[in-house]
Order: sequence, then structure tokens, then C-alpha cells
Amino acid sequence: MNFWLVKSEPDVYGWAHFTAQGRAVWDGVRNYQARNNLSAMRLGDQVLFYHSVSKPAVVGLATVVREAYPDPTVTETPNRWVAVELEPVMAFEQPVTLAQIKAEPMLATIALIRQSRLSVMPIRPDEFELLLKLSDT
DNA sequence: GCCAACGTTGGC
DNA sequence: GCCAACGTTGGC
Repeated sequence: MNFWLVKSEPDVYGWAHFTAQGRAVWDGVRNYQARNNLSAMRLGDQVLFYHSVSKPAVVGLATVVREAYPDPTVTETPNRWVAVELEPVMAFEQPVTLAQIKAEPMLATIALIRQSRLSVMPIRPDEFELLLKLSDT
């Protein structure tokens, strides 16, 4: 089992949209490192859902329900990009804000801080555990 | 709205 | 292959 974090701008596609829809095609990623992370996702992996920009915080947990396949939004050939599909698992009781994450010494090396512009990233098991704990979920 | 970080593009 | 210009992301 692997752990990941994906970012989304809540004004564009937030947790509320995700849960209302029940399932999301995670497409549109156009960064090689993020794409490689999408490709490494396996069925049942746990995915933290992060709201960027307006209220930066981890807001919920999702799981991988379809592994990487060619991104259907790409029209050029060859298609270098991939999509996965995610389903919501549960909302966090308390969103874990970026400020909290930055204030936590044990999360100093989390990819969210080290590579602030990456939109799909791996999370270590210990980081994942701590984030869940901070969420009171 | 501003700015830092950083990825991409294109000239040479 | 180097680097300047430029665009995008995302925090504040």
C-alpha cells in the first residue's frame, strides 16, 4: 500500500465536487514528475486530497479505483500523459492546514513543502499517519 | 496583487 | 549545451 497526495484548487474542483460526483477522473496533469507518480499508483492506494490556493489544507482521503491509463483529454499523438480514477473515502474531521504542517517538525521533509509546485506526490507512511492523527479522523 | 520557485521554450 | 525570457503554480 502506497500513500499519495494530490492537489486541487477548490474553486476549480474541490472536495465537495468530488464527493457529490462520487468518483473522479484525475486527468490534465502536465508535469513529468507528477505523471510518473500517477503511473506508480496502485488500486487501493490511499490518496490525501489537498486544497491549494484559497484555503491551503488537506481536507480528505480518497483511494485509487483505476490505475493509470492514457489521459482521455489529450488529443496529440503520441499521448504522453496519463489519468487515474479516484473515489472519496472520508472527509477529514478537521482539515489539516498548510500552516499546521509547516509548524510540525516531523513534517519538515514532506514533499508538499519541499516541492511546493508538484501536484501529485508520494507521502511516507509516517507522514500519512501523522496527518490522519492531526485530522482527528 | 505580488512574488518566489521552477518548468519550458527558443535563440545562439 | 547554455541561458534568457516567459508562463504557471501556489503561498501570502
